[in-house]
Amino acid sequence: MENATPHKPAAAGSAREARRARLRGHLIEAAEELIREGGIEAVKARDLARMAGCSLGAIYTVFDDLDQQAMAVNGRTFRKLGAVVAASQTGADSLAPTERLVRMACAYLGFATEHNNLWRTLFDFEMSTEGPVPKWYLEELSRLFDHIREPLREIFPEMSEEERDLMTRTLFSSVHGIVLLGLDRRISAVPREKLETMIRMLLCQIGNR
Amino acid sequence: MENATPHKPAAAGSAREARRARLRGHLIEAAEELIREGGIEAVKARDLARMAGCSLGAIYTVFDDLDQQAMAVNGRTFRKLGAVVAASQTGADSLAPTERLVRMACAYLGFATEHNNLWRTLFDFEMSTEGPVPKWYLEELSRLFDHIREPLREIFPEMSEEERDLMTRTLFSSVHGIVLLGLDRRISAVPREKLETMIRMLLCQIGNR
DNA sequence: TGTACATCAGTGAACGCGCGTTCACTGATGTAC
DNA sequence: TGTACATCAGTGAACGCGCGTTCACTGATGTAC
Repeated sequence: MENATPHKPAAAGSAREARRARLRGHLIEAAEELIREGGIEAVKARDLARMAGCSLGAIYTVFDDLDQQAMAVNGRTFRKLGAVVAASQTGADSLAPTERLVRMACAYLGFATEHNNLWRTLFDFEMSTEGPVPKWYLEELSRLFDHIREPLREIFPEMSEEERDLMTRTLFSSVHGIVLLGLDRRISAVPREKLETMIRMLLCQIGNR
Repeated sequence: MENATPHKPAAAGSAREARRARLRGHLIEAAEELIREGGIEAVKARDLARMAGCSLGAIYTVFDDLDQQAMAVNGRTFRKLGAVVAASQTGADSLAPTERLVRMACAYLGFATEHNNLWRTLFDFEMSTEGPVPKWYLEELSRLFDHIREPLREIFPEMSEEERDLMTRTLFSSVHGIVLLGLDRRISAVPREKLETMIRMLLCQIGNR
């Protein structure tokens, strides 16, 4: 409960605060590493403690439970993903809107390839845990959507806001699906450059009407 | 090992065979029910035994382990899904190829809606279990792809086989993504009819070039 | 058909493991005077 | 600055639960003669 607020309200004792924050950081770092290597299933309390250089019990002085900690990693991952997608648009103002969408989608593909387990956990997690999705999660998602909406405004100027909203979701979900199934070597075995071709196929059909 | 072959080779003792087959059937039925209600995570040996009316140990006279049993359920699910998608095409010969794709996709959406957990397990599973995906799984998947390929032949007559193959995967993955994220109330909350609109948006853009 | 024996499906108590979480305790850090 | 006391971060052994799988045993089914 106290853990829900990132910092204790205590006025004095900032050394304690700092230690606490450092421990928290180490634990999130450790959790990220474990998820990166083996997915959410690989996050075990004893490994976290060992990697963060603390005892088993110390984890519970910083987080209420392991789920909360995994959620903290998801927060980081989402911010990184957002940054990568945003970066794909720098200096792209002069490009055709379709091309901007392609860059965005390829950035998404790149992120999912490079941080596969972290990226999967972003979507795995909200299925496994009960209760509502945290606000920041939905906000981060709609920030991703915002990037897509803009080029769509150029491609479909006649659409209503609501229609464009649906189109945004449609494109995001489509690209997500292509990346999700495409990166699964067990059922797809489509090489990376073919995936880019697939993304292009999809988005160019949309753009060149 | 012996369990891998569906029937024992024994010439005589067909009553034993029959009992065995019946037990197997009951167990698969039970597993399907459990997955339907609570997803793959809800499949517990003790529940299976209770529901199938046998003892705990009996399970292991029919299946090597619970994973093998879940895989058997996936086999059934895949066949049902295939049938539903195929059924969406009966009497659709006269329709435009785009419209045929839409029907197929809506049939897919319908199946995923109605049998949500069974459908999710189809794709969850191959991530959780080690080892290669069984042949029949990939065959069933490519049978689904075959349905898509045909309308595409009409829409893109100039494409090479390989390109059309990629386009097939692209469309399947896209629709899969729309359904996957769309049916997740936690992050999407898009009502059913909006999902159909999204599918139409996607496929009509593809068709009306 | 009947008897003796062999085979095998089916039983369920018990094993064993993994693992999240707790809690009585300790030692360090801060506060009061 | 120094002493006495209070607070709290951090410890790790132990708890407790869930659950897949095994195995010595039993009773039913089939076979041989």
